Amino acid sequence: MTVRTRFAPSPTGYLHIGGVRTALFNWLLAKRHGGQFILRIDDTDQERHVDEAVGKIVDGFRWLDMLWDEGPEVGGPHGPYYQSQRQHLYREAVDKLIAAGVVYRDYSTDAEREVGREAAKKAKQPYRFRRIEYSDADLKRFEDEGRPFALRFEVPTGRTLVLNDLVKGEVSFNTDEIGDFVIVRPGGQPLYNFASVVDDVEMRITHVVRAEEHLSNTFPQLLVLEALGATPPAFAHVPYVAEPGSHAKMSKRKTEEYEKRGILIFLHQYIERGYLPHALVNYLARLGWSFDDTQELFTRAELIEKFSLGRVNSSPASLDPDKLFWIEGHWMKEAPMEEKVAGAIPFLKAAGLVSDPISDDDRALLEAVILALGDRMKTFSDVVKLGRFFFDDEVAYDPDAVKKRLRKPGVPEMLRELDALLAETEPYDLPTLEKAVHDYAEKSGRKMGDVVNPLRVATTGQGVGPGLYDCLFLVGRDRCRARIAKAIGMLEAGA
RNA sequence: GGCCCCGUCGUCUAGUGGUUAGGACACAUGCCUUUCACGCAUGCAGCACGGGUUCGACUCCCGUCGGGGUCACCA
Repeated sequence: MTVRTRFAPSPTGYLHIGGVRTALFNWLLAKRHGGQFILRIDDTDQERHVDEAVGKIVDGFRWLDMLWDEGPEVGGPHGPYYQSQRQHLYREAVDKLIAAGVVYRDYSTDAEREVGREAAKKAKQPYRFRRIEYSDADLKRFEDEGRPFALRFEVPTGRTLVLNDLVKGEVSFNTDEIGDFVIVRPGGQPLYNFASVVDDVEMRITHVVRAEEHLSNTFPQLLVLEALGATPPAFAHVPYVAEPGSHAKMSKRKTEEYEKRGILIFLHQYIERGYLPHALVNYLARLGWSFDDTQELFTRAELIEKFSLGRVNSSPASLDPDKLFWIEGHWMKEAPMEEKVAGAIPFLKAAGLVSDPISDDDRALLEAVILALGDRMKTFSDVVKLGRFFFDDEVAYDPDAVKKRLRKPGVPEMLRELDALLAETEPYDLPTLEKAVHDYAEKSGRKMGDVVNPLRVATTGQGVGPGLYDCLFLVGRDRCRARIAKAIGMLEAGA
């Protein structure tokens, strides 16, 4: 039997990082066994902007390079892949359940149920709906007056249900704890616990891997599965993702607070910051899963080869931005030039530093800058953050660097001498520049650091960055000399 | 509140009765070095608590505490 997994987001907001991890586990499991990963849109609620939201979701998956074998835009033999378009299947399943005698018409009103809930609350007991017995006459009257009714599943009491969860292990649940639940609303809308089961069966899903908040929901679903006469899929409930440095669950309500603390919880935020797709995938795979006691870095192929649900932890894991960043740095180092160039261009364009489309000259400069930046480039956006001065003729001086390296006695005089040096360096290339600066330091009796650092700040505006000679060369003789002049002017005006 | 899940360094984790409790990120220090980054070396730091079971518990059992979920005509 081929393994079939699915990820079924509701098209409401953006993709949450925890959801991405759940999807990744599903994807890895399917790929590990040469099976299929299915994307299904749980839109029973019929939100307004479904198309737009689905577009963002599929873009996200494409960015992650987690392609789905069946689902929106690609179709498949078990479509449609939108719950809102599968009404006929739910109708069929409802008929089956009616024939099996496990569902009934519930004519209760909001007010009636509210009374029950209040009573339960007062008695400090959990509220559980049980079938209200009506006389035949009442039933006939309700029917005649067309009173709306919901379809409820009649839960058999006194049974113990056992689930062998692939992550949590054996979990038992008594059906006395489950109230009769609605499977279809009066308006005909099927509800999650029912629709999702019907879809999983029809789509031949073999492994349901989802967030642990669904663990309790699994038991009513098991009842539906049984009544449908279907073989239940295997279940695996993965723990939630907690906030950095704590075990508190991440909450959508705290989005603003996270924003302030610099915690990224939505996929699009990582895309916007210039993260490498595979770095995120590697990090998320290791969040709650491990292969052994040492390996942290995995290629995509290794992940697929080594993933297993048995090694998914049963306790929550908290997001660690520092570790993600470390993994990001590793994979960025490994990334081929071509990928770095392609990844950086959008950020340069957005900053207005290159034209759209990028010119051949700028592309060549970009490659040289990426080479010079080396492993200082951690994310694609770093090209702008650390290398702006290569592309922009204007230079902005970092006040701290100026204070530390330029506002020192004798610096303007030295900069004049260095300007003269650059003017006559011939040819203006790396080895010649390096020799010239070395000779200058020696002749003037200065330490290299006392020459190099002020010169770096004067020509780049920054105290940190690539090697000085790379900077001097790539910025070019004319721009270097203009910047030195500007720095001297600034120092003399400020002194 | 009932029921269910979970609890090893700050964080991610290894560990299934006998280990100096291992690795990684972060942090600290040193080395390398023109800055930063990389790299290398060293260090700091953990079995939530209390009872059992056992010759012996991080590992098994019970309880407490803490975190989470669920108890919807949401997903």
